[in-house]
Amino acid sequence: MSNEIGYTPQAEERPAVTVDVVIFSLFEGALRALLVKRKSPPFAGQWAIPGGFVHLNESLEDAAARKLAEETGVTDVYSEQLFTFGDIGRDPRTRVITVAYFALIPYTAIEHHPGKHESATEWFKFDAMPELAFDHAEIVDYAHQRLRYKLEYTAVGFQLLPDEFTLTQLQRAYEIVLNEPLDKRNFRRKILVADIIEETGAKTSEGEGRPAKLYRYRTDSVTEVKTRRLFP
Amino acid sequence: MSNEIGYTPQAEERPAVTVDVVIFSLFEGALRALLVKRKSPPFAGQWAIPGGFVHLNESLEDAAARKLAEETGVTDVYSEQLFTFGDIGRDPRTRVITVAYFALIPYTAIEHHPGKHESATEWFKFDAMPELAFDHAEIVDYAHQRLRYKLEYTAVGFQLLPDEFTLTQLQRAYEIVLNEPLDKRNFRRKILVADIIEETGAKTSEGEGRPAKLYRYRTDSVTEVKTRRLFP
DNA sequence: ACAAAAGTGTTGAGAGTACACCCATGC
DNA sequence: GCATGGGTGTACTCTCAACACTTTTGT
Repeated sequence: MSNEIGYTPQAEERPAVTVDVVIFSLFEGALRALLVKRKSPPFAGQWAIPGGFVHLNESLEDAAARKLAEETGVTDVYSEQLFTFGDIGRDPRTRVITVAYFALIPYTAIEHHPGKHESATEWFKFDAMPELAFDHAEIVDYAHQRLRYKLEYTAVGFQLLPDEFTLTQLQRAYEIVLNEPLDKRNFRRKILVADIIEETGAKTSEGEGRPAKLYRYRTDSVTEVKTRRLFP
Repeated sequence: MSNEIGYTPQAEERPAVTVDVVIFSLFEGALRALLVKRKSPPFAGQWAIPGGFVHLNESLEDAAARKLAEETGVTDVYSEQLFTFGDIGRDPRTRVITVAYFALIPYTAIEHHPGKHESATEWFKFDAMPELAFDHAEIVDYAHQRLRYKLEYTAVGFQLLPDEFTLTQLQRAYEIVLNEPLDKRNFRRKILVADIIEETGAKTSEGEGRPAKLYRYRTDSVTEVKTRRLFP
């Protein structure tokens, strides 16, 4: 019986396992995700999130990092496991279970927006997503929801910004992801009291108006801070 | 090339996929998890969390529900995907990727504490866990942490209680899972103001002292309530 | 001097926390 | 009548949210 403990199923009974990565970045006033255009069936010509099969000699995190590097050229960026999608019919070829990840990369780390990889890639705003292959629309929606949620309670938002940034840039980033305007004085007080950023000592030189102080994210600060709980 | 989009790997390149379920219940003053004693190698004779291979014709949720029913006899209980563990050496036989779930069952739903299934099962308190097979200690720790976290911000805690309960029972459940004493008046006010439970109209008849009002969880209430956010 | 963006405090409302006594029932 | 657990209110503190003007720079 295949459900008995200790039994190893033969290879032909095994599902295929892939990783898919929702890659977020923030530039030109919008939160965007990187999509690739599929060259082969099924869904040839349709957009999909980057992904591929997990090799037997790499961990899931390694597979996700490999896909990320292949599509964007970046390494050492924030990424996190999102959810595993395994419904029976999600891939018409065969049973495929996919472990979805999401990654945050600062726009300053993106080398060439047109993909240097052979496949066509493009950054899409969330309000202008094309139709997606497989169940990737569901995966992207879930990742977007999770990003907004995480941003409210943790400090991962800084992973979308360059190493040095102004408080106005930071506030804009929050406003874009949370999709609501924020009060400047309250925002600044709250961020500064949280003690997660520090001044670099430098100021912006370009741009109009009064130069702004530059800040950096304090990596020694706790990224996940406790908020007030609901229950009980 | 195996990382090319559209390529389907041959069966012998595929990892095996299992589901493992951390099953929580609350009785005799402690939060407990159900473990099964392994009969076959590897780790024969050691305790492990219930799990098994995912069939090709069932979804991940179905596989988790099947395992849960096999070990406890219960169906229709709260369960949720936890995390997918896929490190290379986690199973010495072959590459095995496991999708971990956690489930909450009320003690009133447990039929016979000694497993009716052929395998030996036992409920263990968290401060008296035996050594576990594979990376199951890590999975159990992660599930425990996630349960405490979820309990503070959502109403899933009610899934550990019978359909009707008193406020004192509810407070005890929270105190056990959160591992801290709570103020009776503040607890009651907070729970009642949240508007997630309602009186059944009945009272307890057995037990010493003044009879207590019975409450039930309002299934029409929103289970995930918004708490005050940290940023910004 | 003026346009453009940076920077800065106070007040009122709501929520959280700490804390002690009376009530209903069984024996 | 007493032991046992159920049930109830208030005062203080702290955090959040709303809100407008001054400062620094480039042109």
